[in-house]
Amino acid sequence: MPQSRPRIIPEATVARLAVYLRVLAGLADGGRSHVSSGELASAAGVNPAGLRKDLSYLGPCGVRGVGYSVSGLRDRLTDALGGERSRPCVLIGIGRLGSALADYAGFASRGFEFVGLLDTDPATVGHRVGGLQVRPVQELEAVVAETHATIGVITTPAEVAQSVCDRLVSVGVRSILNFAPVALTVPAGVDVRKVDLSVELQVLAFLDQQRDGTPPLLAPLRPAQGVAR
Amino acid sequence: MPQSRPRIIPEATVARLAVYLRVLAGLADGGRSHVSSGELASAAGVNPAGLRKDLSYLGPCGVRGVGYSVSGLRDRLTDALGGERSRPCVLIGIGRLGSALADYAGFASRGFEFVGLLDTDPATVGHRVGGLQVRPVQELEAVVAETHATIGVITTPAEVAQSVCDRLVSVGVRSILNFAPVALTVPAGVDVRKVDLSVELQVLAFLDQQRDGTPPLLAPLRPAQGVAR
DNA sequence: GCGACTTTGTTCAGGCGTTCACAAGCGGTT
DNA sequence: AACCGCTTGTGAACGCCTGAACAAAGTCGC
Repeated sequence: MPQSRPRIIPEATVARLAVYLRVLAGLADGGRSHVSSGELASAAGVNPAGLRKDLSYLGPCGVRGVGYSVSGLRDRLTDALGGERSRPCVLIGIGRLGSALADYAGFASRGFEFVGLLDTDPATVGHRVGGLQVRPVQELEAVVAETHATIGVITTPAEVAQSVCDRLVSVGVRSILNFAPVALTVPAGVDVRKVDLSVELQVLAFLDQQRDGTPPLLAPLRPAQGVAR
Repeated sequence: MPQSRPRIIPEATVARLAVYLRVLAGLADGGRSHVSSGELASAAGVNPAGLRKDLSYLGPCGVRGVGYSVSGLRDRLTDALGGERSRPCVLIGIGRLGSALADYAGFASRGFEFVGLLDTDPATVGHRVGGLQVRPVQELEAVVAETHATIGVITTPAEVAQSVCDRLVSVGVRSILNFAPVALTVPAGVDVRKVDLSVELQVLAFLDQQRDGTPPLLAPLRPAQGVAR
């Protein structure tokens, strides 16, 4: 029964596959030829059984009693995640964060290349950032058309993020990474991932407060304490 | 029955509460006094029923038939997420990303203040970034002690992230936001949140490929195709 | 003052993701 | 050639979160 891969891969698994791939790259550099699921899982910070389940979505790719071939697994993961072909990206909003992303080495090494940087501020337009010249945002459609960019990264202020998003979608960009603190509305068939930095900090603050504050709540020493009202 | 709040709030809910809080701030600036769950949910990009469930963890805070008081709900959310008190943070690794975070306005407006910037590079140490002078990473323990920082943000290269993390934990920091592409190991009682930018892009790339590639996979036209082997 | 409409708060079912535990399979050894 | 230990792959249970339907409750209009 040669059913190739009828299963669908959960998005949470996909995210972890990317992590495994990075760990494998490190192991390959270290000259390792084989890894066990336990070692790989510990390096990636996940449960070994979960890791095996994640990998099983790609079909059997290990050898029982031995483990996984580092190079073999790396190739298979690379393939599953979209191959090695370079993915052209456009970045809109060249502020501090945008500039940092524009020449973040971690992207280029994984096949993501910025082919267009756009901003509204005349003081920013024309500057070189990460080997690329910033162009006025009016040229967004032209840049996407001439570079065939497939991914758009939005690091604009929140107020203009939706309009930038709409323009990206209108010229065929179907993958958007949004750093602006707003919920973008997109038609079906377009994927948006949101990274919200202050939310991350706020969750940490909550957990911190909970650590200090919930012991009294979970195990109230004095029920009749001054919890007025 | 004056049971205060026996329930525990799921982490996913906490993250959304932070989003609601930001939306409410915008509504308050716009002069709105009341909102319905539907409107708030649409602005936050979530389901109305889910929003009401999220808010119900804080106890009843709306008025049936009317909606939620913007200022009242904002105060209650602010309180639930840790109050308005300023949270001192230290940032280790003042590269491009670190610099961008150091003077990201979105943090300060939510009560997160960087009180220490640290780096190893002598060329970076001493520079002013976001109104603060970068200090050598050797002084990490001293900086945490004198500023009483409770949150550590790591934007170093992956290789040194774990050692920086260990040092933060050793001086009492129990909340860590990690941008380095490694899984940090911490003792129980310490919370780590990880932001992995290239994973986000890789997930987008996968979804993009899946959109184009899976139709043949999900609905195989020819089961007996050349799936040799 | 009463009724009807609106909106919240809650309860219920469904799906998804994670975890544990076991059987299958391969290499090395005797 | 057969056995033993090790590791993968998978099946099932558990728990969490999400999405929808219903009841309570308050307000506005008459």
